[in-house]
Amino acid sequence: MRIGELAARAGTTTRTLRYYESRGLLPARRGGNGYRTYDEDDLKLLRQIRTLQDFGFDLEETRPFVECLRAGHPEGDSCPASLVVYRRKLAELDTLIEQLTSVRAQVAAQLTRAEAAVPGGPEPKCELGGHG
Amino acid sequence: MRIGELAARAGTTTRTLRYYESRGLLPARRGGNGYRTYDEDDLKLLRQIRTLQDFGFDLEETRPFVECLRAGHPEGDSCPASLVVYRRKLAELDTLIEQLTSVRAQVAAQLTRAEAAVPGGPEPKCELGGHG
DNA sequence: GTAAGCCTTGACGCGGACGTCAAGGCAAGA
DNA sequence: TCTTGCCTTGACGTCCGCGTCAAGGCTTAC
Repeated sequence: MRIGELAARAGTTTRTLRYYESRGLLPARRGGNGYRTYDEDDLKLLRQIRTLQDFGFDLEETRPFVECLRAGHPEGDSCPASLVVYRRKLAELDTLIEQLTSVRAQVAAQLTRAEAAVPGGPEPKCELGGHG
Repeated sequence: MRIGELAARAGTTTRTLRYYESRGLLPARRGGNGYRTYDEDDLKLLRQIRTLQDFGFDLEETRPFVECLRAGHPEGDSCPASLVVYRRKLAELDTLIEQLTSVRAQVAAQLTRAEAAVPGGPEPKCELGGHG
């Protein structure tokens, strides 16, 4: 299959596939006319990349998974190198979520504090004495 | 005070201050020699910007806070427009944290599944039959 | 033969918040 | 006077994953 079809079947664009090739992540064979040619295995590799990208993995981080599949393993994460990436990503996510949660709490505190001093801010929610 | 001193006192760089000025966020008066001149109020504005930046606010999102201070209010969040930004940011943070938590769970599940099939991966933690 | 629709490479654009370099002006100390 | 260290503007570089032309070639349908 050619680049347009592969892109369509993976729900991405030809530009993206050329970009992956430029990064050495998804090289393509060439037909006699210079057109890129792909097969079903390439589709599988591409889907692996896309899934990880959707999870927020950097492109480089998908490489072990791709190489794992290309080595003949049934899944991209059937290799130790892929598991290392998983674990690192989990740690990164934990750190990030922790930071964001901390920031959220601080912003919420600031908001609460500020609302108590701004006209039209507080808007008592369920106390007596108001119909509008 | 001049740009270098202000930058140092706020823990940032002169480049950053010039950038803020180029965005109209922190304009500076000029001395007879063309040098930028700042006062203590500018330091307060700058600290407000930096605090919000550290929270992950976009530069544009700090503008209401800066204008609030410049309007003479005691705090950058003493104005309704600032509270609107706070609330929007809280919503963004909630969405983001939720997404990241979801991704974390999915990655953790993949890791668990994959570990059960890779040599050297599982490493039973507390079951019988292993001292090394 | 020609228009449509695919493909090719090359190269610039984007967003955000600056970093970094270049070329030069101004002020103060030895 | 010369050096040092601050300051000025201008402009390109960074990171990342592409989007978006531009100019042209191949193939197929009519």
